[in-house]
Amino acid sequence: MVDNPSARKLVEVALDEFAARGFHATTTRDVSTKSGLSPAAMYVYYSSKEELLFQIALIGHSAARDRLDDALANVDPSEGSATRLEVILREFIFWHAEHPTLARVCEYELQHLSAEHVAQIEQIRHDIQTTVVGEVQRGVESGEFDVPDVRFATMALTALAIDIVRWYTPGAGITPTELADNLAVLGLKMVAA
Amino acid sequence: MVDNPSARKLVEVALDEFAARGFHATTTRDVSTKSGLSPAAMYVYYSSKEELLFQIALIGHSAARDRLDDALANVDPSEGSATRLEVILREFIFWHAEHPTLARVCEYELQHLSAEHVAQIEQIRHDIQTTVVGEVQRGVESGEFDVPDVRFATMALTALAIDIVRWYTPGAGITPTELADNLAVLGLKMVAA
DNA sequence: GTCTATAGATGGATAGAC
DNA sequence: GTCTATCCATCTATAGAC
Repeated sequence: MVDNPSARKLVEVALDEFAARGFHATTTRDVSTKSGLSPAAMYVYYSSKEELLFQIALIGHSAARDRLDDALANVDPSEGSATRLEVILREFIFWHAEHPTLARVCEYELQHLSAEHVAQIEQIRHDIQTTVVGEVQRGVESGEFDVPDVRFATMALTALAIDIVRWYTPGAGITPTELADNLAVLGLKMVAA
Repeated sequence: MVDNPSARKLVEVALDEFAARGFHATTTRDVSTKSGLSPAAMYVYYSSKEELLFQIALIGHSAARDRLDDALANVDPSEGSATRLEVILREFIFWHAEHPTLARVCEYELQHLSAEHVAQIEQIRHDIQTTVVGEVQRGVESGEFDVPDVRFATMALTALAIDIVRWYTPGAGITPTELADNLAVLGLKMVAA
């Protein structure tokens, strides 16, 4: 992910701070100090605070996209849409619950990126959405699903996962796996024929 | 809501700014200037920026709670749980879509409140949650609904509404009414027996 | 109740030594 | 590559005149 130890530590600390306090409420001094470095050291690895946020957003979105793609690649293509969508939902929900700070920054702090950086992140988000939309569409065509609008249903499905990051922490009395299993079932009922 | 014209204008401007940029990225100078006042005038009506946020959170949460209660009071108690829950869901979703800036601040900016103010807001949120949980519970008891866990299902239902504020603006190609109607249907399918 | 002026503190980023 | 020192802008909040 990030090979240099200092650069990596800075990202890890910034991730925790951004998730806990928000981008604007986090100071570069705090990130550097909590990383065991001087306030100036951050600028050796990242040109600005915004660049640090961008790297985090890039790491998070790439990881989420790759996990979805990998999960789908490991499902027998002859499986029905319900199975394939369940795999996607579980993976998507699980990712948000397993990496709550990273997911939180990815879902809530993008407004603080520059226009150029936002565009790059939006491209990855578009890819992810296309993947989910494709599976819902397939299920509608096969008759397994019944929804009035595929994109609208996809929005509702992803909302189930995304809203997790507003409140979930690993010590919330339910494991990421349980959360993913139970929520995926509800999501499937939502689109079922 | 707020009777004094200047106090009201300050709240309105602050609401827009907090929703667009976040609490910490919004400056009191900006709020005052955009309200047609000097930077100092804000402190005549609000003791701090945090107090301004608290008043907004109070207005929003009280309004949401009252709308839910009113809507339920106008439903024939002999109606089935599906109808009653549909009314709640539509109202809750509609409120988030109709007041996207207010809802956004209420859902995403509470972390910037003082511990004391958070506690007051959490009380109202608790009341709202109790209302929704109650209707889901009734539907489970009557056999109209079938969910493994009432609180978990309630979390999923409210997530559908809350995640709207992350992306929705009135010019997004769908009206609040349409959004509420279509999303409430999906929510009902999620808990249906 | 609104203003101008400013205190007092903090934060992003840079300069230059080692 | 990391440091100390610091510039300079910005921000919350207050003082005191009108």
